[in-house]
Amino acid sequence: MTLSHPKTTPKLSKVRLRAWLKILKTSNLIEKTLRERLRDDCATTLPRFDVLSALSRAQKGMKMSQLSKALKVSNGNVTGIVDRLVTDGYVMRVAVDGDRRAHLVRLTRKGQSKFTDYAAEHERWIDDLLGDLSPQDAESLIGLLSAIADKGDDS
Amino acid sequence: MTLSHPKTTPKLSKVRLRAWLKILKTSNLIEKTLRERLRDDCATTLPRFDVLSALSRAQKGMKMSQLSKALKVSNGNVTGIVDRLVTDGYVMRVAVDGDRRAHLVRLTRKGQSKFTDYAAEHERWIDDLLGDLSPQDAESLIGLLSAIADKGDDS
DNA sequence: TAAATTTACTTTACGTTTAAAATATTTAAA
DNA sequence: TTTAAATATTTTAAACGTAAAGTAAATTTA
Repeated sequence: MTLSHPKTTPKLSKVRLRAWLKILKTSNLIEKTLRERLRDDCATTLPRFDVLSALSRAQKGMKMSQLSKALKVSNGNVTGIVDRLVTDGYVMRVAVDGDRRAHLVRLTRKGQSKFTDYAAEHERWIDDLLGDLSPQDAESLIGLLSAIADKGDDS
Repeated sequence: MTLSHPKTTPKLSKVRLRAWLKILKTSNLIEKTLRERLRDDCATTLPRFDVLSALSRAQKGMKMSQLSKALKVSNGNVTGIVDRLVTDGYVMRVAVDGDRRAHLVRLTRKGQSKFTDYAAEHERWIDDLLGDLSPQDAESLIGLLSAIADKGDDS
């Protein structure tokens, strides 16, 4: 833990750049691991998991635009992901009465069941990946990261 | 500080999950901002920037496989990005004597000049985005993130 | 030397992502 | 009511991204 003296710090902005690169690296490492495990253990992908996850919290289903906003991806992107999930029988599109433009996307029973399995695994993986972080460390980390970006909505 | 006992730990894994989501969110926010600014201010993309950045540190050029390893992306992916950079006149492929399979990818004068501009902007953006983080905070953050992933190579 | 293997790279197939254009429907305005 | 505008979504084009197959050249091995 003995770090170099502040004196030797090359430049003030350099340490921030290093911090950013570390954030990126860590995030990519975890994300990559999750993608691999989803692929190998669950035969699915992260975007699909994210869609199922959002839908699992919405019993009545979600409109495409809601999904798009919740996942912070474009409308067209959601279209493709949902299309494939429909093909695989994990979700269904249900007509909305009173508005023939929109559809509600909802988990099928199969999708619900699958996601339950996935989610349990997912939580284990995270716990595994962040296992070296004490709860206090985790809180500190969250605090520091909050200093960077506080424009978000969900926790 | 007083947390629930290790025995009943509904919360224990939750705080790690929250930490992960925060890392992801922060990383995505910064990355998204960088992509936007590269697009709007520099008419380029992050992958292209990353390739130029790697090449700027290698006067003699880099082989495709070296680029692939340095950027942690697939070989085929590098092929496409370099193809486009060649088309735009930012980089060139130079034959390697003694090995007709390989090529060295090198910045053109135009590419070098462009990247110099980009890099200066990039550093300003990072400093802007992480400006709320004191050097000490940045060091703490790096330390905490190191607890998660320590299999990396660069600092 | 000839065959097998390894290395360097490209190509292909497919999924994900965005921005922008297109389509259809609903709502508001004239 | 007809027109204009807003809304919800899909489609399209282009850039990434991977994995896997293909090609060509270099190296090893028999």
